Amino acid sequence: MKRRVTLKDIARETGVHVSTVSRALDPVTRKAITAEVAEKIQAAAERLGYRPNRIAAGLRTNRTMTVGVMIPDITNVIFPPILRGIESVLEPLGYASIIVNTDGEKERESRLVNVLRDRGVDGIIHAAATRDDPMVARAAEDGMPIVTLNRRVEDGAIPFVINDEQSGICQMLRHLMELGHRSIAHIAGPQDLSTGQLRLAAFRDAMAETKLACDERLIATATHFDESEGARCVEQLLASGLRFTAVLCANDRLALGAIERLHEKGLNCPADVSVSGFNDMPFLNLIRPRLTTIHIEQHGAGQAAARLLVQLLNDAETDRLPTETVLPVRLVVRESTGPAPAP
Amino acid sequence: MKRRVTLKDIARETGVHVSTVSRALDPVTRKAITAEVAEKIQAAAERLGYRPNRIAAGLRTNRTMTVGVMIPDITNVIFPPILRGIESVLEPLGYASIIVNTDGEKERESRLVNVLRDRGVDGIIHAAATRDDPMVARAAEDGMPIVTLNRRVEDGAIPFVINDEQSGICQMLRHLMELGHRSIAHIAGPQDLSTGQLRLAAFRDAMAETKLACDERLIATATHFDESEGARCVEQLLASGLRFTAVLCANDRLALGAIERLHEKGLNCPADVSVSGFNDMPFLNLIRPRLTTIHIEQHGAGQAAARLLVQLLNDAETDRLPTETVLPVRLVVRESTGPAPAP
DNA sequence: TTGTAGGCGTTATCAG
DNA sequence: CTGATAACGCCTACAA
Repeated sequence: MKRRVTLKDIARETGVHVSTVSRALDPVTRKAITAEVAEKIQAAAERLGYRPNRIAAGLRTNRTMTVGVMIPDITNVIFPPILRGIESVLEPLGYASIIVNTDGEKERESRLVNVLRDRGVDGIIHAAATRDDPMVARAAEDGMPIVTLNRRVEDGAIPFVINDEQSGICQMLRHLMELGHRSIAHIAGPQDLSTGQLRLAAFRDAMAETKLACDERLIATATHFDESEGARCVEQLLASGLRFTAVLCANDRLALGAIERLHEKGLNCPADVSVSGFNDMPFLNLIRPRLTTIHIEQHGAGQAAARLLVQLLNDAETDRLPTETVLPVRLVVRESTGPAPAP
Repeated sequence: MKRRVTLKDIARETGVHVSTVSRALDPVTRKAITAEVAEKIQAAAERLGYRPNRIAAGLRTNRTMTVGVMIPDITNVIFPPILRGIESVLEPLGYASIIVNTDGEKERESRLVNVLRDRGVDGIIHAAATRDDPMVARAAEDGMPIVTLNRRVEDGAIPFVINDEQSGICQMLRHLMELGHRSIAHIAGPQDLSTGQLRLAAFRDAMAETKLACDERLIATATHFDESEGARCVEQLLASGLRFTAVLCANDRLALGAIERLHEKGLNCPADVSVSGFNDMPFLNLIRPRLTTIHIEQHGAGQAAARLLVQLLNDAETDRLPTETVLPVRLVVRESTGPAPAP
């Protein structure tokens, strides 16, 4: 293992003191150094192949230029674009990120928060927050800059970036009604996640506004945002014996699972039942029937969260910062929704 | 920002010297300490909420317990499972990983290698290696432990983990022949990537063995492993005017693109043309027609690479280590391949 | 403008 | 078994 070139090496090489070298190599302190000397030092640094040791600098300055990113599960296709969004703003600024998967397990989540703290991350982007998490709240209280993404934790004033769930649900409901649907079921997401909760609340509100009776029995609540729960919930709705011509699902995976199960039961989508999703995850255009859904800015959400965190990291006065950012959403009509069948 | 508890705080609290505290808290050096004292120290550590500062430790020991993971693009669904595989072995061992996306750009790749070196990663898992990369080779020469995954770099003795490309291509070709296909085209991957190259070579070899004439004009080479190149290549094959009843593609995305374009041209898959992929990426079972492909152990490959790297990190004698690991693959027959149509 | 010195939190090496 | 001391590489008052 070849030894790394350090400031000391350059100092020896150029005959000046380490501190001078340090200054010459830092663009902001360089101006306090004779141009000539500075150039000589830079040349030597280049020649020797000097690379600053961020670990040492981090120990000294208490800034590692590293941020932690917590997500439920990287194999969930919704997250990679978000990560690229985060990276796109953080990387140019010299930050690296440590990504951890919580698998939606609270215990794991708490443990990982500590892992990140131990590693001295400058801040955390938390895209896997449950509505209440003591460790996260504690970390925030201890002064760790934290931003949540897609989710929000209830107590505490942790800034967050979310999508306009309300508007999304509204747009979708309007779309279904324009197609003539009047009996509309909802497959709600897990209620311990803010998205699940917000979308359900939005559904109830929107239904109320339409003056359609919102039959509570036409709401099935999933325990996870996945296909099997979508299947289970639609089956539960079917079992209720109540008639419905459309199912508005709290996310795409629930919708996919629902469509599959409907198909197994001999019900065609969208001819017999229209089904809609939420998120517009990648690959949806390859899957038949192509799912009507609400598009959210995945990459943009990552960027927004990262920018917010960077502000938190730099500004001493964390007071006057947008504590909540709501990103716009957009209805994407594809093939899984169609005219309501005649009664 | 609440100040962190350090060894010094515990020392003050318990009235012993920092070095004693350090020893008492390290499971391996603890045995050299009076049980009584050790317990007192541990209790104090617990009470004060001590968390070791890995940065400081890293500076001292030259081990950051961090590894770099380089991939082309996290939004490519093939990579998340690999990352989970890596994490599954690294995390329990106390390692964290810094993931970077090269986007297949050589310049970016080189830069990122340096980013990782600057951060003092203990080693690198490189799943985005081009067949030759000077920076990677140089890092390896400088003593940075590196393992490549899915790809291999040509010169240098960098250990690698790959899939059994040869066997996969063979199995697929046999499958197609059993279905009666005799005119089989190949959409090859980029030749600057080892997978592209190995799979093309395997195709040629396998064709030679079957004693079927391997018409070079029935081989189209993609510049990228993506859908649009699959579409372009199949169109090129069509344009040649040569008859073919099956297209063996170097990966799933090329196959998906090819099927789509065939469909646009009025050719049905598999009725008119059979198409096969390679990789068995996630979601394939949701996409119609369900693609026949070669399954590779994505999660397992990540694990294998991580284990290999850990060995490199621990064993002084890096000599007697498996320099190449070849993972088994498996034919998965679904719907995109069928009997050859009558001539 | 440049050098000096001290310290960030740990761990390794000596003594005692 | 425990304490003292130095060092890892860098940054930053403060002094010159």
